Amino acid sequence: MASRPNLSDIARQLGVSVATVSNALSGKGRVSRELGDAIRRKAEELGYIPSVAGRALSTGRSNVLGLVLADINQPLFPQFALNIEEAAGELGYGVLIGNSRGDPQEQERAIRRLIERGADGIVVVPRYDTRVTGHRWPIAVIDSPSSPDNTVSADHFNGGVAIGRHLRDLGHENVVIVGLYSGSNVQKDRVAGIKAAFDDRDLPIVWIQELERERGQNCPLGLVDFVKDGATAFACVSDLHALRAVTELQQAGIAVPGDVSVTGFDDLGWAGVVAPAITTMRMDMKRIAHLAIRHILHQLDANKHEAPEELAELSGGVPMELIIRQSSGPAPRARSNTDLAAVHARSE
Amino acid sequence: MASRPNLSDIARQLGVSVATVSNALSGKGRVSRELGDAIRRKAEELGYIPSVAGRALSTGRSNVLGLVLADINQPLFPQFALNIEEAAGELGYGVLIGNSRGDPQEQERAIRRLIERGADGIVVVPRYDTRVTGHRWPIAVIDSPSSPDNTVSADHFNGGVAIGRHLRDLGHENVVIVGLYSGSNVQKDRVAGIKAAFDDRDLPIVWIQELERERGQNCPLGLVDFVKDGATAFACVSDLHALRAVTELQQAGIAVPGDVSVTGFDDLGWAGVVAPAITTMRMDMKRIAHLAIRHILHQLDANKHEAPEELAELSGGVPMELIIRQSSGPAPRARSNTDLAAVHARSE
DNA sequence: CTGAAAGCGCTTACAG
DNA sequence: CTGAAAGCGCTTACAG
Repeated sequence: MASRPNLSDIARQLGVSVATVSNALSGKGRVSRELGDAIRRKAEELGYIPSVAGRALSTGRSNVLGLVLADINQPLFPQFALNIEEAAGELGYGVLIGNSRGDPQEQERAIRRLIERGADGIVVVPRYDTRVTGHRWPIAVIDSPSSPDNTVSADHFNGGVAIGRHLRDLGHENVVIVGLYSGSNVQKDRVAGIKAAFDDRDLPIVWIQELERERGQNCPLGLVDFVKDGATAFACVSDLHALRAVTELQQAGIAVPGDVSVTGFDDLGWAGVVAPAITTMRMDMKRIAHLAIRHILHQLDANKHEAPEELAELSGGVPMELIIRQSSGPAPRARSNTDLAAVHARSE
Repeated sequence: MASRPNLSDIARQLGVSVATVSNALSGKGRVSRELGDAIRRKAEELGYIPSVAGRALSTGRSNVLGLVLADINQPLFPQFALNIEEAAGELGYGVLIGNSRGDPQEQERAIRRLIERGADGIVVVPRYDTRVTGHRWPIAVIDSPSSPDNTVSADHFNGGVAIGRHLRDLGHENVVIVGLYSGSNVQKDRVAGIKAAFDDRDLPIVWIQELERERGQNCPLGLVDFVKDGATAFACVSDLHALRAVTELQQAGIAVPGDVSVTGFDDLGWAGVVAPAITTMRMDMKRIAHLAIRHILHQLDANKHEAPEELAELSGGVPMELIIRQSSGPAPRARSNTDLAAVHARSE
């Protein structure tokens, strides 16, 4: 009894059976009010903490969920981790982390490892263009509504529409889209949304990954050329690209948003802090995390946790929120030649 | 046997005892080569996976460690999480995440929750100016060598020295330090290091938190004024501040590094991608993570895991690495009045 | 309402 | 080298 007190300790001190103590503490089998109170009081007094191992062994449930994150380059990593942890915690679950290092095979291995470690279910934020399937285990996939295995996600398409409209309302017509990789469902949906806001016009797109394959890691994106050709806005599919765009333009002497507007996606931590602060779309992480967790719990025992009905309503994804900041402003009036000359001059 | 096979299944199929199977699989009690091989083969064949709950209950060890991260604003969150997870995984441990939401009380609660969840030990990356003490449980604290409860950390002081030297070597003498909060041990050490590189001269410091308390969240840092007064470099204590500085300066028409150099700390994900890419100091996360984990395992059973002797050698912290990129360059020759006038003009 | 008993899957002395 | 037995802490039918 020097170490953690257990059910037997409580039972012994009270002269009752372990079963009764267990029942009283769990509130399951019926126990008289007085005895129940006495037991609870004693448990409190002894600082009783149930042994997760004991419970796990007898129930077959660990009360732990696994979270598999794609990799360090997923800029929303902390947001996912924290929100999933919080949502799980509220429902009595702990969260074990796994990491796929951006490798599809590792992703599978990570899932398996977590299952072997006893996770009752897994939340996975998958790597682009990878499928999470064939595990006969409760899983929730957070990706894009258009992804085949998707469980919950933000409504990236309409997020794109919203940001596209925002730019259009500001008078921008010559918009360039900037994305990382066309194989990402999330990015595809965002891009499609942005285009939709422009009547599905065929806006030019810069795919960074392609560009870097040609010109090398972290190469300039060559955005200044687009500006010279009349572009007045860059709609980026992530704040990360927006940041890259803003700095590249600023470095070339092009004012944001004076000469050109830039928008991002995700409202990453620093998006509101840089100069100019970045206009972006934010997803409702808290809600997404809750839905994912509840979806798993429902698979775990359908009668205790009803299916999150919202999930059905949300087949298009959880709405995103437009955050307007300084990086987007009115389109400059149709540029005169002198304006363009000025841009040329400054960027030499 | 429809579900996961267990030791009994293996034992029964082979007509041996569970104890022997356990011994064979763990390699502890001695078992004849042939029997051992047969058992291992059968285990493999059945796809045997040990039950963590069963093992935990009988050994009193969960083989899980807890990781408490300060909050979402800790920009190294993903790095810590991934590296700790990896280091723990290599030694057979899983990692449960906890989150202190930047609140000292929550930090304590998070630690306790993880212990209650059965974590064998805890790694904590504490919030500024908070102590992690009084838990009679294996703990490793990753902070700054000068922190009272510190276990492992980067050598922030000498990191500061290195970056200070770098600037000085480039000819910068009018250097302004930019930090968030003087209460942070990490930041204090970095600042002290930078100053040391300048013979402990009393370099001006901008503490962002103070500034924001006066002027409001995300206010401009007013760096242009320093430039007008002759500053040629800003040594920032985090890449985050460096980014803020770079964009603020660029927005004001001040060229980085042409007019002014800017350096950061931590080599955050985007530091190499913005324009100009940010010169920074990187910590050896992998090594730090390993040391922290091994320190915990040593506390857990000293005879199985020897104390990481390196820990003693590293009382000053794990060396940091200087990453030179484009945001730092030679100090402009002593500025003429016309230069200053130009800066004035551009920043109006 | 209360309790005796079995069992979850493993490990660990201890005998043989 | 191998195995019978006890025990880790809890939960869950089942009796009483």
